[in-house]
Amino acid sequence: MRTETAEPIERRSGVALWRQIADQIRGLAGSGAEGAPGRLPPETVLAARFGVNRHTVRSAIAQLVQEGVLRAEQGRGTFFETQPRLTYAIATRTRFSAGLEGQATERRSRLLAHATEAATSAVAEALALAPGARVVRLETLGEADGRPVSRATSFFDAARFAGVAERFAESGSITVALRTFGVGDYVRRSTVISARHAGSADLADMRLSPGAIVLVTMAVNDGLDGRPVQYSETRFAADRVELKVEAETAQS
Amino acid sequence: MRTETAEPIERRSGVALWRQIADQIRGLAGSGAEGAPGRLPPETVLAARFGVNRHTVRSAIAQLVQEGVLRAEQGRGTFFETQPRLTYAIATRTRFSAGLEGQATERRSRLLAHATEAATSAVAEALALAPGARVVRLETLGEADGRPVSRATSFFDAARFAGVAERFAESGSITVALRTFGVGDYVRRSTVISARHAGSADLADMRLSPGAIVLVTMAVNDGLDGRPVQYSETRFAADRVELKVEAETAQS
DNA sequence: TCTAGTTGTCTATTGCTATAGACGACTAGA
DNA sequence: TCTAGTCGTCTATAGCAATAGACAACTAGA
Repeated sequence: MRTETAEPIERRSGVALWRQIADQIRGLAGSGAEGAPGRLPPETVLAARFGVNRHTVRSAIAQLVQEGVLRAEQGRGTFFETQPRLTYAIATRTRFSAGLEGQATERRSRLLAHATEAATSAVAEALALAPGARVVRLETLGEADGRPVSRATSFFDAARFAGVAERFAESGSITVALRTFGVGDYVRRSTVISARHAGSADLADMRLSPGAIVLVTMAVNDGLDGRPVQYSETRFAADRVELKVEAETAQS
Repeated sequence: MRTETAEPIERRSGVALWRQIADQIRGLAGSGAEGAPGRLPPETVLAARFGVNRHTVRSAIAQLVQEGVLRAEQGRGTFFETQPRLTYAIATRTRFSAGLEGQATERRSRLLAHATEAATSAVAEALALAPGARVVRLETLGEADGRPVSRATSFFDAARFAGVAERFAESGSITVALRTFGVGDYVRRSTVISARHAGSADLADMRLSPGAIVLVTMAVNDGLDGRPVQYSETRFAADRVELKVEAETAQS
């Protein structure tokens, strides 16, 4: 691996040195594309490279071992547990599960919670409903090969899609659940992408470490009649996922 | 403003409490959409809400004052310096400068550095060049209303676009510079989006504080003949910018 | 079997982080 | 003018973060 690309460490920045080092090493792990992603340089070498004490490097490694990113073996060295970053495709006609085709052997979406409640103004506007209309909210967790990668909050018009939560829970697929309501297909109208530190709930659900970054997509899906069907905010673990926006060759 | 949405603070996480609080308040500032974005609650109230000492809150506020996010007035209160988050559109036929139309009165792109060098394997592949072919690398800084918002590294085939750096420096526009090479128009073929902590160079160039998050887009632009023209990696300051992917109505 | 290289553990010390309490300085409204 | 509310400054203390040095435990190869 090429670890010569060590970023300088910021002192007195409010972020502990061991955490900055851990973040850098974790970034290397996810980026793939190294020559030999197997082995981390010895602790003494890393300490010299980062300009810190060996114990500080050890704190960083200890954190990453607990996260499952590294595996330390006494006398031999410290090694990456290879978990390459997934690429998630975002395109007009992309289904949720289709985004990971061929990259993960097992792709699952699990319902964590659901509720029927009054729409906030933002949600009502996105779904073109009257202010305060009732909507179904779905909290779901996306997993690839048993590893949590995304956490979504979705909203549906409660009048039109009563019971969508139960049907999603059965099938594990939004597409299948919507089909039972006569929505044969839907397209992604617009997606706004931002990034922030993960909140405490996402931290727990996706088993992230404090300070982790999430990519946030806010999307509206329209049915083929042009009416909005679903509004969702999805948080992706940024160290496990990247998003890909493809140019579309033509309107099919 | 609605500050009831206070995330719990993580202790012993390697991130100082004052920094976690600062990050949350900064996030509120950028999100816009508050009732009255003007005033921050009193320090004593914030301390109680976050469950920390008032001095810890003061450390967070001091940091944000230095960043220009807040302004503290003795006896009166602490106020947001309103700087709403920009929305940057990503679509097949979007020009760089067009993404911010109507949101910033002044939009500039500045050349920081340029070099002609051998292409790395990733760059050569993206531009469909022979391995080791020579490419022009442009380091540019994007500013909106004098505020740095993005930092890009772009690559062009050196054989085809010799002198592109100078022409970009004159015009401040990639589109104009490419037109002088007979590339009338170009389209975005694919964009991969990820997020990470800002590196030290980006930190300095965009005047970010340590630990800041950047949205990273890696894009390939094709000329109308289908040949790749430009490969670029752009880092956007995540607390100042969000990205928007629009569905395209038809192929024009 | 020996040795070099590597990770694991221990003790001690220094400085930043966070807490706690008190009081001063300033503003706005009664 | 007074008072409540708010930000600014000071002192003191406990705990984590980081440094420093030493040595034990383990692995792989000579």
